[in-house]
Amino acid sequence: MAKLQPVRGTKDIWGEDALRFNHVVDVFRSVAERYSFEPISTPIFEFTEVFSRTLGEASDVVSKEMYCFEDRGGEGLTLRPEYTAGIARSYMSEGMQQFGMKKFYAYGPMFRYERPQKGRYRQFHQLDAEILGAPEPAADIEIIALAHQVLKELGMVENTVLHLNSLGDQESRQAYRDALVEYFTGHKDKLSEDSLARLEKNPLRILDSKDEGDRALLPDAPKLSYYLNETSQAFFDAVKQGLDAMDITYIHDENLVRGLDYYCHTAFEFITTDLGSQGTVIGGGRYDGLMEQMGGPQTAGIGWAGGIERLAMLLKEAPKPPRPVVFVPMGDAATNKAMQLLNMLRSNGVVADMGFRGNMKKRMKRAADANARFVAILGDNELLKGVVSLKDMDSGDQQEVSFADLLARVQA
RNA sequence: GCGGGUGUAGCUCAGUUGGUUAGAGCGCCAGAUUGUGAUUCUGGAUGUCGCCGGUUCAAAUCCGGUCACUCGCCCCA
Repeated sequence: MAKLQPVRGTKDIWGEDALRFNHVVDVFRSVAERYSFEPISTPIFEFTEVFSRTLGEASDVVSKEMYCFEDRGGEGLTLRPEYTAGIARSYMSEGMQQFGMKKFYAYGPMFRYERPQKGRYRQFHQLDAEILGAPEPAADIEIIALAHQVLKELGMVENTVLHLNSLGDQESRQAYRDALVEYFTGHKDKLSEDSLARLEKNPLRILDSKDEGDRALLPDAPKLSYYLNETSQAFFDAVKQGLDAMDITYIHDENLVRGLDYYCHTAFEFITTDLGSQGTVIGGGRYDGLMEQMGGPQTAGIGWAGGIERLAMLLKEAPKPPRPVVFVPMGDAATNKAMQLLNMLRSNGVVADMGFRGNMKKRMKRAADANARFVAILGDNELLKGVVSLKDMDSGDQQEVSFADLLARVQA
């Protein structure tokens, strides 16, 4: 262990970061529940095959970013690098086919061995939403609408742009892939080193290369939309019409492709320019072939994941913690009475607190630092009269309030 | 995995061509003010100058390595 440092790419979340983090999760839960998504939580580790079979052996995530380990029983396990595969596995393990469609929301930590950067960590956290067992474009529309609403309630739709594309079904995608490989193979000499590797592994990715030489080849490259067969085109049209009807704006980004093998048809990302090269804040798409690849029956699915740390950073300001009523007791008898009153207020839903040490001046200062709404001063004088001296910290006014009236007074 | 930048007190940072006890502001603690959060004043604490090694009479300063963060690439949320 090197010093008292957190492991590379991990971080402690506390103070303002924690308030931001919780706010993102709270908003997400609230919106997801209104959309009638139900909660799910799956294990943080799975058998390695759950990820390796579905994400694609050649994908970067599987080939070099997973935290794999063998447990004491010799099982090959992996810390989840994403949520979808685990939820899909759960759908089949639990026999949820009997319910037909399921709408789930979840959140939690993910693990990827990558080079850390701002907005990119080795342990990071995602919001996740999935609709399983629904092949209809209405599911695509709903899942995107959910993401849009979350961003809206977080106050950041203005800072993000929805990029939308269709990868088509298996047939369309294969036809396009072949055309693309043929085109780029004819221009091998002009391709960047990275893109030469992509040509073998994942030719679609050449489309979003940032290399200038690569980009120069794009205008004449075959267009994905041209290769969509009739069903794929009709599906995509239905999705676009649904979004239009909901006034959700998007740009059709023909170069948007996704790195994981299981995607088909709809692919989308909400992108911001405020986070440098980690601009994707929510990304997702349809994965009708995933559960089959895992060894289950053919089952449609669509979902997205959002990076909680990234969303938290985009939050314009940190949410404020609630303002407490703070007790300042003088002496042991007063302290005991104060604890009783504290308990009474807290039981009635009032945020209340009491410092443990210091003279009155110190306690007043701490109360002010804690952004107290009221300070309840309780000394021998007050104790005899059955009152607290309640100080309004905004106006500075102070008056005696009987123990019986305290609750009503601070709730007003 | 590749290329660039940075690392000095809790925080933001200064630190001259290497030179002797390493500084400021903010914050923190104590007191002026033994029942009151501002301001002011007075006093105080805190650094293995990221870490290890090298050069030198002498290193926060120069060199090498290493760790962490950061920007771009890759990839992705």
